[in-house]
Amino acid sequence: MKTLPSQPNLVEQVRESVLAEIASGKLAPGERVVQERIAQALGVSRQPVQQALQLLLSQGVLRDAPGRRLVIAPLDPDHIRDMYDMRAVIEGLACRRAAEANAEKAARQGPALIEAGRKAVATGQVPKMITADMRFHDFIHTLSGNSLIAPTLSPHLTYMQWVMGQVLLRDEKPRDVWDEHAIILDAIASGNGVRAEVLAREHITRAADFMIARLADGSAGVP
Amino acid sequence: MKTLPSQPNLVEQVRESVLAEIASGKLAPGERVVQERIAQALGVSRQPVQQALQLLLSQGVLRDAPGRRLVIAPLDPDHIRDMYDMRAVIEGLACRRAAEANAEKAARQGPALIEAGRKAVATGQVPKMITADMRFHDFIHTLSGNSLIAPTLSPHLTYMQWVMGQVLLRDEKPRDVWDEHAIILDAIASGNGVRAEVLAREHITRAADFMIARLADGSAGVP
DNA sequence: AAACTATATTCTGAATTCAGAGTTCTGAAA
DNA sequence: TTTCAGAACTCTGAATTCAGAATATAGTTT
Repeated sequence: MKTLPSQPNLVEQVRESVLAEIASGKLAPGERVVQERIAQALGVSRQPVQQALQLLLSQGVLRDAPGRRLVIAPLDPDHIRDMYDMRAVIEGLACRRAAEANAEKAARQGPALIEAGRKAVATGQVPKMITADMRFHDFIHTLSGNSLIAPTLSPHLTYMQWVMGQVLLRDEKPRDVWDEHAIILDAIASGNGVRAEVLAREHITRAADFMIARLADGSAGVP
Repeated sequence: MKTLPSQPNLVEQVRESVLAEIASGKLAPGERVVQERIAQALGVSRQPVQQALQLLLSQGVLRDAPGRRLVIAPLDPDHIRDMYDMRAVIEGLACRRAAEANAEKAARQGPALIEAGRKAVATGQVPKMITADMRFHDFIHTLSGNSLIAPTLSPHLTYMQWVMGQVLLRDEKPRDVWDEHAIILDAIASGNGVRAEVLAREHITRAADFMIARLADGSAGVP
């Protein structure tokens, strides 16, 4: 018998909603966030909203602004670069530990995810591609056995989904990342932690360059 | 003219207080945390307390317990190892970027911090040692230019201060880390990013081994 | 017309209140 | 004595209310 997961409280639901609004572009970077508005829009009191915003603030999705205001953190290229830098080393760690601790499991369950990813690309549907990508990386985070990786990355991943969405939406021929994923998985499955780490870092760095270049072309985000 | 820092709100003050209680050992790992108690002890309402606890929960300092309770997160060796793993790669990143972006500044301002650290060790006072250590690393985080490093690390640093405190308190001859710090600073100041990264990772890993070994001796924390 | 003061409005942080989940205590039945 | 039902209590999540900060607006003076 497992302890059944207590239904998410209001705070968590509000947090998700706000994040979704940001990801979908309804709330633009730099825009001001007002507790009352959100509370009314979601039909709850300001109390859970305030807590959710506090949380998002601590995770860097929101920023303090003059006059005790909160604004959506601007999505400038520097910030994106910082996020990817951070992610590169953390994913590297995850892959190394995964190779050291769960090589067999990776060999057993990994290929299915790769397959699913390739299928998603074939459909051409952006949300499916993003989901498949996230699922693959999440799988590795689990394999790593380090319980801090997922929560540390989670605020950044939210953002990255947005960035990926923006890029993929305007890109008729998305870069196929699944060859790289397959190679990384190989390294993990063969227990080669050092190699897996190097590959993962290169993979993320490449993705960052790609994203930033694409965003620079279209000049998305806010000046 | 600089924007003067708005005075910390109650939530932040409560968070600090609770953290201090944990660090000082007044609140032991595994112990239950009750909003009302804290609120009364600090002379505030439950509202800011609830927010502060929510924050600490998201940072891993508290854990959910059966029956919508919160408890101080147990400080098991696995968790400590995970934290230090994470920190090792992030500090590595910080040092690499610092070397690439701010070598001269490191050369100019770093030596003073090393000096201060050595003085702190000489006094034999644990809190001073911890502060000096934190200040050195914080300096590097700033030099790195990556604005995400400090916030990402901050929840872990809180914990580490506690761990360091526990270890140093019972250790009559604390390990002198300042030789290692000096070497790392050299690498940064000479602009050798790769070397700085490697050194930093080794430094943190060594610290982790030390801490875990010491804690195993004394069997601190909770079974 | 420009500038400065006073008032009104908006919004946030914090206190208080309310409703309900979960636990502990008590006593009766097996 | 053990076990179970139910009352009493404790604590949390969320709504509501209150007080004060910051900004915008109106009005007055020069």
